[in-house]
Amino acid sequence: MLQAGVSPKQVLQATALFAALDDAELTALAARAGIRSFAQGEALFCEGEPCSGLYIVVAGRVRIFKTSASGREQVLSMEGAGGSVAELPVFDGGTYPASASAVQKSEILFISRADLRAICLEHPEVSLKLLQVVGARLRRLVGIIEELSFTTVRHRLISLLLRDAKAQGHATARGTVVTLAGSHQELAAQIGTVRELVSRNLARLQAQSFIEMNGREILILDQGGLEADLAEVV
Amino acid sequence: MLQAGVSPKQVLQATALFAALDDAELTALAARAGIRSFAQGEALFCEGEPCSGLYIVVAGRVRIFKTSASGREQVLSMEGAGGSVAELPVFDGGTYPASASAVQKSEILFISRADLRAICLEHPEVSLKLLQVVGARLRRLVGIIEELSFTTVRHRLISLLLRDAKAQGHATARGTVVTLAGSHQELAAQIGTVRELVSRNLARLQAQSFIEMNGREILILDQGGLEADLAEVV
DNA sequence: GCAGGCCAGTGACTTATGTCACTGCCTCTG
DNA sequence: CAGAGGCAGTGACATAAGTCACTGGCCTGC
Repeated sequence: MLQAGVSPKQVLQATALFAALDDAELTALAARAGIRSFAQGEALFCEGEPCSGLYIVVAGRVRIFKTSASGREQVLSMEGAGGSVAELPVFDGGTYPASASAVQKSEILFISRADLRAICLEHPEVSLKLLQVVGARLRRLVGIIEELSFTTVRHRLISLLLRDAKAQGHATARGTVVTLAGSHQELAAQIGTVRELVSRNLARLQAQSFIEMNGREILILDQGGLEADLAEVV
Repeated sequence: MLQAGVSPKQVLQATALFAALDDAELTALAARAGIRSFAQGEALFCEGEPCSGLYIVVAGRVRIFKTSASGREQVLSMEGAGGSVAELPVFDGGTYPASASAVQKSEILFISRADLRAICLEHPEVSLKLLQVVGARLRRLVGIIEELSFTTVRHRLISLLLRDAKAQGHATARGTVVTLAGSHQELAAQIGTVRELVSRNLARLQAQSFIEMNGREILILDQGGLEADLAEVV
């Protein structure tokens, strides 16, 4: 994992995108990349702005999201250290299709469009890496579409819990414990619904003895039961 | 527009992806590309299969879609002549994230993963083009997510009508006439809902004098009214 | 300590969405 | 020409989703 305090060059090297570059190239790239700190909640960019370059998360956490006319938000992606943001709009010259903001205080590296294009032309492997990273993003978006189109809020909430449990939960005698990443409001944005439904569905899962809540700590009592619930064909 | 009967090389040249290649390169690529005809409804590939290469639509029409456990479908993209399918999974080595099938009888060119990678390494501009094409696809997916997450079936249906009207409708004295691309079932898959709701919502739009239906021909009487309907904040 | 903010929980609704069942209309085919 | 099959239209529901309004807890900063 990347640590705050390392040099931009080290950061670049630890990134899937630029790991293939040799030392001199990394140095050259790092020299042209700017690093900036963003406060919690601060916007990196907003939907509709012309796209100026690629962002790489050095430390912290960034979320990419859409906002509706009525103010609801839908999260498209969360990027932690080593993740990149806006790899794509850089290449089609259009505007950002969504907004991005720092969830926590974050250190972000910035590479301008022109620099990135130059690197891609000089080092074709970088393009291939980029396509690979973008492939993963595309898969995630397709997954979101699938969930929104075919499943219920309950289903999406369970998916999120199980995913989080796998990613950052730790096992205890009674089951896996997960700490919710944010407020119910934030969870709602991640699964495409509203605060109230998150609250109600969590309460229902607890009533059904699938989970046990204690503030933002969630104890998963019956992981098998939750998985079975997902498999049910509605 | 591309026509059936042209040579693979001409097809490749007319594609955004490979327009940058010179004559010799196109010839080499065309030699290695296979062309195949697909019957109406025939599958190009199915979700979950290992990804073997890139498809380019020479003639006809291909749709990319997800299928739910209960059999519902959600269309992710429709590609006509000159469009490419599966540009991305080619690069991350994974399986196809969705299925693709021919809507009409279609001629499809196929380029293997290995060939495509080789071309990208030799001609970095191809990678950039590819990234650009993929950028457009990403934008479309984000648009679908936005619509699914924030809007109603009615809204999505109106959007689709207006989009179709702009793309292929022709003006008459009373308004623009659009011919529906497929059955209500098909429309439903494109906007992420079921047949019945398409039917009901169309009937309602007609009752409100926004449109007039005559079989699969739809006459848009009040385009401004429809646009205003979209703008309403629910 | 207290006021103000942010967050969570919930009851009471309204509405959108999806399901089931059945009808009628084409068109194609044997 | 009859029968089959695909498509569209609709009534009757069941239920998921979202909205509004209000409550109470907890933390924070004055």
